[in-house]
Amino acid sequence: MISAMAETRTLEPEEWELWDSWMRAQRLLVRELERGLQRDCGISKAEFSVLVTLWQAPGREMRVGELSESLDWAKSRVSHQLTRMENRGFVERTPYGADGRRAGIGLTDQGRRAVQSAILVHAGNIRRYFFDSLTPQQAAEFRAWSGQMIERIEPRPSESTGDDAAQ
Amino acid sequence: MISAMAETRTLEPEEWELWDSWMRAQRLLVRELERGLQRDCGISKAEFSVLVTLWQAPGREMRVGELSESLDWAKSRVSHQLTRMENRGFVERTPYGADGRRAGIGLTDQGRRAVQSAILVHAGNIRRYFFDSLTPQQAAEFRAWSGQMIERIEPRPSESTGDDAAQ
DNA sequence: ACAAGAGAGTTGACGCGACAACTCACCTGA
DNA sequence: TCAGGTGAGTTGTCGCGTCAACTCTCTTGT
Repeated sequence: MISAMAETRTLEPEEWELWDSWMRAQRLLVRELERGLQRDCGISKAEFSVLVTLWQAPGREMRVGELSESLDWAKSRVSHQLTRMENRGFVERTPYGADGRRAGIGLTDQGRRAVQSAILVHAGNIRRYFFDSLTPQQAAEFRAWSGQMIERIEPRPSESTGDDAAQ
Repeated sequence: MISAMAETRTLEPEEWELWDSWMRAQRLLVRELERGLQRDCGISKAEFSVLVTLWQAPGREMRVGELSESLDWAKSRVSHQLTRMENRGFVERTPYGADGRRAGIGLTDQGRRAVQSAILVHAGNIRRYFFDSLTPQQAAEFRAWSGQMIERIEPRPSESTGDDAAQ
């Protein structure tokens, strides 16, 4: 038992330092984008993701399950989010399909208005904070790393959904 | 007014795609590490951060303000976290300084035990998920990018605190 | 000495996110 | 026909995180 420990060697100081900077930079970037969205558009990152996904859907309407699939969020998370957004007047639950229950979800006028301005603002912020200071070198390495990581943790047979780009 | 729009050009498709993969990879990595901590050690990322910071403190004791400073968390966040951790028995509020109120915060035996195993487990997971698949090329680009981003968003006169590496 | 203020911490409310338990409509099958 | 299962959604609970408001102690000014 004592000899079976080889696998957990603690990190070297320069590894800790890289990990630290990396996580901090990431958090700062995400925080800044979230604040921009909140400040300029009055919506949260989660709200933005839902709005964009619905916006891109044909007919601006989806079923909860499609939304869940498209965002890669658990259904309960989607449901809670929709409840909050319904209360804020961004989306509305609608009857869907001919059968009794199945609820669809659609954008309200307010939701439509919000998402249109938010997309421009958010895209601008992503460009300013992320792409403007990214060298082609870094972009290439990031792309490769992201692919590796996604494949490693969540091996998918097909390609990415694309919608979660919202975040 | 119409002509003042030049700044918000939306992103190119390949930019969206990179942004998407990047964010997804990031989320998956963080989620996996958090789950590992929860599964193997029964503690959350936030709890880990607090435990490690207290552990590294001389005398395993700090004041709330020091903790807040060291973690770069708002004081209210620290306070809420300490309340939860006190309920779980990991830390205890102690009188601090000779004056009336000032509360110090210290590790309990359970907290001490938890942090020791958690550090090993977490370091191992970071190595497995992050460093093992990181090329020296990527490490260099990541280091550079992190520095740029931190400097850009949170320009600090001095160096990093180091403690938040916990996350 | 006493009112005003500044620092340190706490509290409350609320949104986000994960997990587990539940409901409801629809199959399916003996 | 009706018991049981299944898939889609919802709800409850709780931890995390932010913002604003509050308390308490110590300091400062007159």
